[in-house]
Amino acid sequence: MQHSELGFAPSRSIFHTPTRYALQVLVRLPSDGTYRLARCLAADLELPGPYLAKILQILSQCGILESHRGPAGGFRLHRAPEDITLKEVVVAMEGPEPFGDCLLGHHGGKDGCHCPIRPAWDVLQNQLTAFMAETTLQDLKVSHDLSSISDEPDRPDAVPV
Amino acid sequence: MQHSELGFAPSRSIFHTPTRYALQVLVRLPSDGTYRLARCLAADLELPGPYLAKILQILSQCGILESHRGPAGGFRLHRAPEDITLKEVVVAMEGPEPFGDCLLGHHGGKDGCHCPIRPAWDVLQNQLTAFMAETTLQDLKVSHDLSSISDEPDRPDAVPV
DNA sequence: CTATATTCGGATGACTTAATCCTTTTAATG
DNA sequence: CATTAAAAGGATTAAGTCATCCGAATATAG
Repeated sequence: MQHSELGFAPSRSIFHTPTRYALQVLVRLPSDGTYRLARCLAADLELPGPYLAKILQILSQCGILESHRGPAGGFRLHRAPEDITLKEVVVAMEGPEPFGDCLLGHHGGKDGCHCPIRPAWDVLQNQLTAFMAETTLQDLKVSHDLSSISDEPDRPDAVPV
Repeated sequence: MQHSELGFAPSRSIFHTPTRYALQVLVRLPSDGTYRLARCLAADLELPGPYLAKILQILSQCGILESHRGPAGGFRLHRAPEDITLKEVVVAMEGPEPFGDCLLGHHGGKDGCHCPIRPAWDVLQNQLTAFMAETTLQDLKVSHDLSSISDEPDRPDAVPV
């Protein structure tokens, strides 16, 4: 099975970049109640700093994270990891229809689309959604015993001479 | 479940635009052996003409379509609709890993990624792939008795006055 | 109350994907 | 053989997503 390029790079995930970043952070965020700096989170996971900051803001507005300004501020989980589902995170980042309403891109809502792939796609979509709804951050953490990100308060970017 | 915007519009499908356009055309292309003009295909489905032309070229190079130049030329299916699978089309347009190798975007191939969602995602991914591999263009046509695109040779864009 | 450290929010820039335009090549027809 | 009609292919533009920058707001500490 050959494939021909049209101009876009191979997609790394069915989710958009902000969603992937969000999940990467949430899965490794410790649940000990301490606030973590956006800057340090980004550094530890090697993600673009200012961009991740914006994503953390969104997660705060959606009630998934809790933010605190000023010195000793930062971000932490707003609820226990077992109370935050994968689905909730994805919906927060991608919107209410994370997989689009139609595989072929037809619009017109649930009813308006007469596309032939629709019935089969709905089945698969429901399986995806169900999986995401029953999987929590805690599940993800435990399943592979993820190491939480480091505890160091801050490294002042060690400017040499 | 609230969701916050970050700058991108709600995705209409998990596939890229060219893939959706390709499927839309293929599903409605008649299998009577006649060549159809890129221009007319685009007009009938209300898709951007020159862009669709490029996509048709790719499908030709992959052996899904057959093209013929000059007058009375155009595009037609290279094989019977029951011999062209959904998977083949998607792979042709999206590359060998249509869903990305990892939900969180980790790279490192099948083994290098220790992401906690991996096992469950692999299961779902296999279901998606299996569905696409066993679904042919013919299945899609029959399931909803799609009307093939019109037979008119060409309309010269009827410039009034 | 001042200084400092952080999130917040808007404006801007860079890069990727979508789409167009124009020239060349190929084939059919008179 | 000239004309015409179509796909093929490259260069260019437009739109969308990703990412950065900077000023404002807010909270802590001295």
